Amino acid sequence: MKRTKIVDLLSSTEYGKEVCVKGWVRTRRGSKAVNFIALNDGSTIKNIQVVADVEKFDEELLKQITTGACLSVNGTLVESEGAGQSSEIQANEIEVLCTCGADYPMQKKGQTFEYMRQHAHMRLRTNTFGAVFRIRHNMAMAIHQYFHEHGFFYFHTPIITASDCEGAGQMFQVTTKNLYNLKKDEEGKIDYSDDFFGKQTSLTVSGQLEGELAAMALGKIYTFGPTFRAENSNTPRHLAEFWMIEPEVAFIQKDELMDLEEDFIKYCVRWALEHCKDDLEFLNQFVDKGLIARLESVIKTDFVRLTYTEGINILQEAIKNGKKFEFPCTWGDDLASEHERYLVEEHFNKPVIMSDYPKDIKAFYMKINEDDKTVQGTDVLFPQIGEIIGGSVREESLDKLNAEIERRDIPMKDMWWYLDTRRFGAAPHAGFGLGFERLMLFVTGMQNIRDVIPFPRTPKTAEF
RNA sequence: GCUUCCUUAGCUCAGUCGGUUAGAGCAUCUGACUGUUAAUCAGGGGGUCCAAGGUUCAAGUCCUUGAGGGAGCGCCA
Repeated sequence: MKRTKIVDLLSSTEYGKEVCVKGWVRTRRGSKAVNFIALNDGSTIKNIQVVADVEKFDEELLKQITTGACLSVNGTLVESEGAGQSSEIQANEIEVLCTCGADYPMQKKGQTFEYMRQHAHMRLRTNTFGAVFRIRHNMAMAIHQYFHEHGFFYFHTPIITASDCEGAGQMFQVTTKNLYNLKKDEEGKIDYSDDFFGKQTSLTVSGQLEGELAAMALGKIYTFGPTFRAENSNTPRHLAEFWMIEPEVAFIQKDELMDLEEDFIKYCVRWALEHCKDDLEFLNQFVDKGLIARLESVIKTDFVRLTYTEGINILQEAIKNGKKFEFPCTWGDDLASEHERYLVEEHFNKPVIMSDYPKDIKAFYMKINEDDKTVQGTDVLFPQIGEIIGGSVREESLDKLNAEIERRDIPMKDMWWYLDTRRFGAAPHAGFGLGFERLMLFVTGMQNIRDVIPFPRTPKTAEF
C-alpha cells in the first residue's frame, strides 16, 4: 500500500479508509488492552496516534516500539475516541523497520540545546529542530519567491575567489599544495605559481563585488549562497560557514534601498506567519513566549529611519539623563551593541534603519555624501539580533572610488575587473547583505545561531 | 582574542560549613492498570562526581593546571 504523509492524514476525514503510514515513534503508552503510539514522519510537527489492540499483536513486537524506532503501519483511519485528537489510526499490521535502543540520544523530554548540539545528527528528529528546519526551508522559498516576484534574477557568484572583497574578514585558504613541503621564493614567501589556480585563493567572504558586476548587466540580481569567515568569533550570532542573501540593484537611491530592505524582511516574516503556523505555535509555546506577537508587530510597524548623527544625538541625550554605557559614543565611533540595543529595544522599541555613517567606520565602496564625512550605508537593526542587514549605495564614480582605495591603501591588483564596472557604463546602484541565519534567529525565536543551521561550523567545531 | 560561569547516573538536576553507604525526576527493566495524551501506580538495576596533580585525619565540595561547553565583549552578517 502507498504511504500517506501524516500532514495529509491529519487533514483527512475519510474515516474507514485503509491507509499506510511510516515514521518514527515519539512515545508509546501501554495498558492492558491497548497501546497508543505517537508517530511522526517529519511532514508536520503534529503526530498521528496509532492505536494497537494488545490482543492483535505479539507482545515482543510491541516491546520493540520504543522512542525513536521506525515503523510502517497499515490500518484504518478512524474518528478518535480520546480527547486529544480528532482522528487516529486503528492498526491492522505493524512492521518495525528498525528498532531503536535505549542509548538513543534523543529522549522524550528535557534536553538542553548544548546537549542536542553534540548530537546534531539526531537532533533533527526532535520537535524543536523539526520546526526550525521546516521554517528554514520556508524562508529559503520566501526569499526566492520575493525576488522572483519583484523582477530580480538569481545570480551565482563563485565560492572560490582570489579577491578578499572589502577585507570583510579572515579567509579560509583553498589549496591543493602539500602543506608540509611549501615552495617558497627568495624572500621566504610562499610561491603559489604551482598551486591549482596558480595564485592564492580562498573561500568567499561575500558575493557582493561579483553581484555588482551582474547588476550592471541584468539590472536587479540577488545571490543566495554559502559564505565563509575564518574569524575567531565565539558568540551566539556568528558562524564560520553561513548563508548570505545579497541583492544588488541598478538605478536606485538610498530611500529606495531602505524601502527594499524593509519590504523584503516584512515579506519573509509574513510568509512564516502564513506558511509555518503549526511550527511557530510550537516554538511560541516552548522556546519563546513572545515570538508570534513580535513577528506580527514587525509586519505592522514602519521601521524607524534615522541617520547615524541623529542616533548619536539620542545616545548623548540619554547619557546626559543618567544612562550608563560601558563604551563611549562620540561622533565618529562605531556603535557598540549596547548602543544599538538601547536605540532599538529601549528608545524606539521597534526595528531601526540607520544610515549615513562616518566614512571611516564603513567599507571603501560606499557612496560618499556631499559633506565628504559620511557615506550612504543603510543598516537594519533588529531587537535581540542587532544588525540583521548591512546595506549601502555604492560609489559609482571611478575617481572617487580610486581616491578612497588609495587613501585606505587597499591592495587592488587582483580587482581590476571590479573597477572596470566604473569605467564602462557605470550606473548608480545599491544593495545589501542579509545573514540568512540571523533572519532565522528572528523568525524562530531561537537564541543561538548554531541551532538554526543543521550542522554548524564554529571555531574548533566541524563535527558531522 | 579578552572576561566570566559550568562539567555529579543514559538525560535533566540537587548535593548545606570539607565529615557515615553520593540523592531525586525522567529513561531502561519487572509487575499492575479497560482509551492514554510528555499516561499513572509499585518495585529493581544503574556512578572513574570531566582529567591530572595538590592541600587535609578526611575532597563531589578547597587550590593549581588542562580538556570540553555556555554566556558577555570585540570583529561582523
